[in-house]
Amino acid sequence: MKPTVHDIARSAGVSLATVDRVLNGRPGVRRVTRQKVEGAIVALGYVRDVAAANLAKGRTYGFTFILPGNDNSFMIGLADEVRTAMARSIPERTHIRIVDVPPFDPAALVAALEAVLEAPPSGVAFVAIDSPEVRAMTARLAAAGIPTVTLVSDIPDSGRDHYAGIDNIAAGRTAASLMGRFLGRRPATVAVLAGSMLVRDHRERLEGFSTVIREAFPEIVILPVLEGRDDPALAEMLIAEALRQNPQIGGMYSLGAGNRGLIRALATIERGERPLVIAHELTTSTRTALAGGLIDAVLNQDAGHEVRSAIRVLKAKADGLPVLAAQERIRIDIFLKDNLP
Amino acid sequence: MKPTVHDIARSAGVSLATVDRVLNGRPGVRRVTRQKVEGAIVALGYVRDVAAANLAKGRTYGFTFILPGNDNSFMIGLADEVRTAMARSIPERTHIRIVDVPPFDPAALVAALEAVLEAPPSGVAFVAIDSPEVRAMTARLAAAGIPTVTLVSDIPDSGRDHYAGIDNIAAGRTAASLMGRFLGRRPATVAVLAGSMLVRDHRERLEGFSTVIREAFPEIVILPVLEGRDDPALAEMLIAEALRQNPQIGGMYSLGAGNRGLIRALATIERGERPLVIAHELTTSTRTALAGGLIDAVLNQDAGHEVRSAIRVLKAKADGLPVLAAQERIRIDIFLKDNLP
DNA sequence: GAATTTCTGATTTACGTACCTCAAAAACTG
DNA sequence: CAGTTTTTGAGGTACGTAAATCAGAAATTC
Repeated sequence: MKPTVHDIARSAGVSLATVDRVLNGRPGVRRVTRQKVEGAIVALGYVRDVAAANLAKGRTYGFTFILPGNDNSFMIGLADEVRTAMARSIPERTHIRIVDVPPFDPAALVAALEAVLEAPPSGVAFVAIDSPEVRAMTARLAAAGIPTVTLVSDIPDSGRDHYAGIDNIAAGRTAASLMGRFLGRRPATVAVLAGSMLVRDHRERLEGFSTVIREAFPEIVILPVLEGRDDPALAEMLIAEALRQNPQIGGMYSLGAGNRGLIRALATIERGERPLVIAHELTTSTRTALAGGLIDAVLNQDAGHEVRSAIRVLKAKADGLPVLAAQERIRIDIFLKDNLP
Repeated sequence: MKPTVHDIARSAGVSLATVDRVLNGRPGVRRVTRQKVEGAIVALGYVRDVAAANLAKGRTYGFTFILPGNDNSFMIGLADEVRTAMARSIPERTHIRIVDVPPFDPAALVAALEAVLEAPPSGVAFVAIDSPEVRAMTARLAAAGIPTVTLVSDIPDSGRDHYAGIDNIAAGRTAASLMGRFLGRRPATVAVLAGSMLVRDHRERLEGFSTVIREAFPEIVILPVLEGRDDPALAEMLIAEALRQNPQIGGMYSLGAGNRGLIRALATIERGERPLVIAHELTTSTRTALAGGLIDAVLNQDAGHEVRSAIRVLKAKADGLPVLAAQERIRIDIFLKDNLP
């Protein structure tokens, strides 16, 4: 039978109250007694029944999600997933708050994180921007004991507890591999459309992509990166301009958002002349473009999984419980038109 | 505030005991009273606190996993994942039992399912074989009110509650698409290695593969299917023989298990002469072969996800709760050597 | 209308933990 | 050693639900 606090009390030869003091780090226990109790806990293999504890505490987990107020489908979808998770609040004992911040704005993100410290929640999830100020602020949250999870874009060495997102270097490498193999070893020119080099995920995708192209597909030439700031209108303009200057473009890698604009630009090209296109994030528009042959492959990260994973991890951290690494690894989905869900 | 049984009792003007009788389907409540209570439940939006209920009941979910005693890495890995889940039994209130059955043996599977009826558990998960007897037996389990989940291979129209596995038609289509595009529109001969046409997953993969090749890549010729029964030794022999008869084979699709044998056969071919190979399931051997260039792409289903999903679904069914479809969809992972985890 | 059966209410205990109070014991202080 | 402080024990209540008992009310039967 699963050991309970009563078993520990008996086994350690102390009262229930003392066990409770030790378990919940309350004062008023001599060192020796504390060690006796801890010994019994280890010996019996006691693990606190989180369900019962939460029931007794009437606990609810307060989580804050800080999301960039981007108008691209992916970020809108991400926010939707958070809202979907909010709908499950009651049975999951969570209370989620969404905070919107301007996109690609480190100062705004820092301010939002700082505001969190006023009334510390049980955990914070945010889409990181890779800047020293954000890193320092994240470290302050960690120092304050607030569990933190980065979503979609990471900021390593910041003290954040977990990153709920894909391996973006691998994503870039995969895109390059698909691009190279689909192009079939013919010399070609490839354009790259990014959102901003300010966010780590975009930088890493580019890095992975460039590396593999250079090493494995030297016949492919990469044009200077276009920065579309995840904005459909800007992306459309940049792509149209690039096509005008380099009509012979054989491939395109869109590693950020704003694909609606890219697709509009692609639609103007004649069927036989269209470049091979690999984009990120499965949205309504990329899905349609994939099914219609305008896009050849889409690399995707499942926003729903990321949100659910972030919540699971924040809960675990708040309870001091270990996380199931295998379960929380966010995978790079590769969609061709044949495996669209 | 979340409504409790007390609120319902007050709102319906009945006692706690009556609410309990209604909630737990106990006898001794007049129709009118029952309807009054049910009305209050709906009006207040009451949802039973499963954690508290399980605490009160001292409930543990007893689940039976029926797995084929195959000696291929995938099935061994699947069993390992179930054992890993067993390690989490205590906090998750589960009690999992594994039952081994001979592979590809409908009668044995039926017997194992029948045995389950003796001491009905809270749920059953099994790797289905597509035969009328298994279908009938599954229907009997459903009739007995035992939640059932098929793992890896499905058996539709059997009354099973859920299928924890990938869309195998889509998997086959995806394999064909990758094959066709990687081969670059050159006429080629392709060999297909399956395990057994007795299991639905293999049949469906072949179906998806053949369809796309026929429709989109008519320049590719598919050789008659080799049935390796998921046995490495047999697979090796069949592939070696096929290569002898058709030295010009340009591609291979291994849609079942037993890839250790396939890889051994491939290793005997000289570097420049090797066919393009797409295989299923990421195991130690396919991973090594992928990294080493013997295999070009691996389609994978995450056994860990399947097992965890099966458990979540069985729990939900046992509690009469809805399942989160998006969370339980098992995805087709596509691995190139660039995105190996 | 009395006897019987079927419902319903009131109350209690339990699950495993948290948190509180009060008294008693033990350990220190000077 | 008395006085003070710290540590410990014993006990209770609570969380939301399940499950049980028993008495009383209502409906049904004859």
